Amino acid sequence: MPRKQVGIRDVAAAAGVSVTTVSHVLNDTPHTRTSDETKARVREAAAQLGYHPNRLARGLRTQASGMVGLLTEEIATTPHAGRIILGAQEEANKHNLTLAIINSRLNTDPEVEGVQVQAFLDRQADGVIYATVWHDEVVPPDELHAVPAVLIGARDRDGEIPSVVPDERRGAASVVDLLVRQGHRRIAFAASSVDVPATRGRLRGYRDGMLAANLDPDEFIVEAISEASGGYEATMGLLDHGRDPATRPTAVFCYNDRMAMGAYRAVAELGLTVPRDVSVVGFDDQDPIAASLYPALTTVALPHYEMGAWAVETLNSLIERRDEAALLGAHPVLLECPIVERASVAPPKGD
Amino acid sequence: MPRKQVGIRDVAAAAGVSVTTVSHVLNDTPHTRTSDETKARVREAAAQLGYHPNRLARGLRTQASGMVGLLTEEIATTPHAGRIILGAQEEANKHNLTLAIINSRLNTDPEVEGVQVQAFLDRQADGVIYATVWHDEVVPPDELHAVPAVLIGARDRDGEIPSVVPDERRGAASVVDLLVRQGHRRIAFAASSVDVPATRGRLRGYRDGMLAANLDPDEFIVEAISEASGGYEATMGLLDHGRDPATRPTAVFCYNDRMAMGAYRAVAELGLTVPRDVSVVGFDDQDPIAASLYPALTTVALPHYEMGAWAVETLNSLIERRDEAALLGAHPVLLECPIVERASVAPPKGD
DNA sequence: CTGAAAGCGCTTACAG
DNA sequence: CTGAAAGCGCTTACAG
Repeated sequence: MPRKQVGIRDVAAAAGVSVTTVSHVLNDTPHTRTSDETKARVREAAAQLGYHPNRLARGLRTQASGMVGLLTEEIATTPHAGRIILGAQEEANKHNLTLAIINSRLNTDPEVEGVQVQAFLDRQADGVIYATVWHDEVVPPDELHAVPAVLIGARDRDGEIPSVVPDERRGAASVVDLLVRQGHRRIAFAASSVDVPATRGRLRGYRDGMLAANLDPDEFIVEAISEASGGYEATMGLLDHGRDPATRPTAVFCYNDRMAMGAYRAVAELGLTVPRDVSVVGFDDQDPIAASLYPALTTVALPHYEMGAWAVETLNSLIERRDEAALLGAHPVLLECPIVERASVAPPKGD
Repeated sequence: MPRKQVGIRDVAAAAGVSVTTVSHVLNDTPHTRTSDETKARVREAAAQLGYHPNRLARGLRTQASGMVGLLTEEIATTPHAGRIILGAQEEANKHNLTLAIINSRLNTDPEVEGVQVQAFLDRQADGVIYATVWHDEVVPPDELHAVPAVLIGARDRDGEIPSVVPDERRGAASVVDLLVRQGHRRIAFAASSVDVPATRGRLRGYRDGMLAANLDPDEFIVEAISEASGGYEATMGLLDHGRDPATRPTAVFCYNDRMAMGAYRAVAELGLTVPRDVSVVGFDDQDPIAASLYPALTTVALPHYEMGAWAVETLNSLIERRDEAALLGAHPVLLECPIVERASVAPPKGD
């Protein structure tokens, strides 16, 4: 497999011009005049030979690799982290940037992340994206300050690096609003017992929504582990235990889709039906649960794709003009978590 | 953010030696003698200055970028494609290779893929991985023949490019074997109605297993769409319809986990219990279904991580010595699909 | 309108 | 044991 590499010199020779001219016409270099005839000859020769400029050589010369790095923390265990990659990749494509990826496993030596960022710097990455999960704020490796950088999923503690996070609070509030508009008043929230930002944001949003509707924000909150089993137990506690159907919740908003999966099972075991007897809403729009449940689950989607795209778009503007970074660093940009309406919500019966 | 780039010349100056010597000691160049004292001085100077070689420059000179490209087809819609990336990335790390990623959406202009491979070639990728789903065999873009390459998920029609696929047939056969060893004889298969390689492989494996146990391989096959709703209908058809409990299946092996999810619902609606009354097995080990169902689903895992790792490992050996490729091209390498035993299988009752 | 030449930061024969 | 120099394939002042 000999890589017979056609170079700019070959094109110049074939077109009977200098490499300077070839470079100018192929790059449309501004402030440069070349006769149309010459241009045509160069372009034809390039096409003929199947010439593709060597990006390594160009990068070395221009001090811009045209590559951005994405460092992800435990993509393995994050459902849908793939969508962050997809968003980043498609946006990178638009700017003619290549996306390189490294992911780091949790609980590795903390200085490992510095080494990984350095790997991008060694390749002259024009910028790097650091995507985390679970964290409120983060202290990125020092190396990140050597290059345009952007955070996904957490705020930079020092407020220097621009960041983007999902607006879980507003997403949760909008669920309550949806339920209220359908006529629900006794809306329960099955909260997560794990103390991560999402836990707090969604709970706050629930309370915002209840308060906005003049409903008691605390009466129907129950806490459980954020898995199907927790959703089952929470829902059982909410609906069973001799609760009067006239006072028990008519809707259960679950911290996440896995809990909603357990809620469905509890509802079925009690001989009730979703959404006729009780509406259920999840959070995450986690494939394939949300669409596979019966009835299909109304839930809230996380803007993974959008965060990935935002990250490279922002990075690109930082790269092009290196000011304005300061404007963005202090507060994370919040991206909307839209409700995905499916079939698990209906007006409360008999009200 | 000035990138004050420490270069090899700075190290040479600081150590009082030539750049040649710096290069030799930092790279441990073979057949080269340098006094230990000089080596120490060079290493110290490099560490002191925080010197990291510019990989672009090195790549330009050595004609090896140290980067491999992964082109994935619709990673977006493939659950767990993230694990392919993870496997590839971690293996790349071991070989000091960087992984770049491009993914292509389905139904795009077919020549787009050639352009995407070319993007890797422009960056002098040392090799490229083409990861597809759904296909039996594939005709990769011509560009792929210009460089060491490897396929994931499909066979190269021309038998030139090494490939790796999951051994779904053996995985399915091993499920039947497991069930038989538990005492089941009436084992149903809820097959998929979509004609993709996985459909055929799993069905064949089921029949292999039945035949090996001297059971009728055709009696209990029913076909449905490969979603929860299809699993529900298939299971209803299998267990209901006035079937005598003494002749109906005691186990339902589903084409995938989503169908198994529907099977659970059918079993519950019939007033039966998994696994006491009927055992259920899935395929895919699709997160988060398999572990979130109650009882947790026994299923078969796909070797996504392993295929990713195999791909870069194979690529690496092709890169290092460019022979042996021919040996691998003709037939795809089959990777094991291991059973993940959870709680949905038990011996048939009363048998 | 076009081209000769320097230089990006390395590695690597080659010479001493 | 160490170093001067060429060259990887480009881009870009600069000169004409």
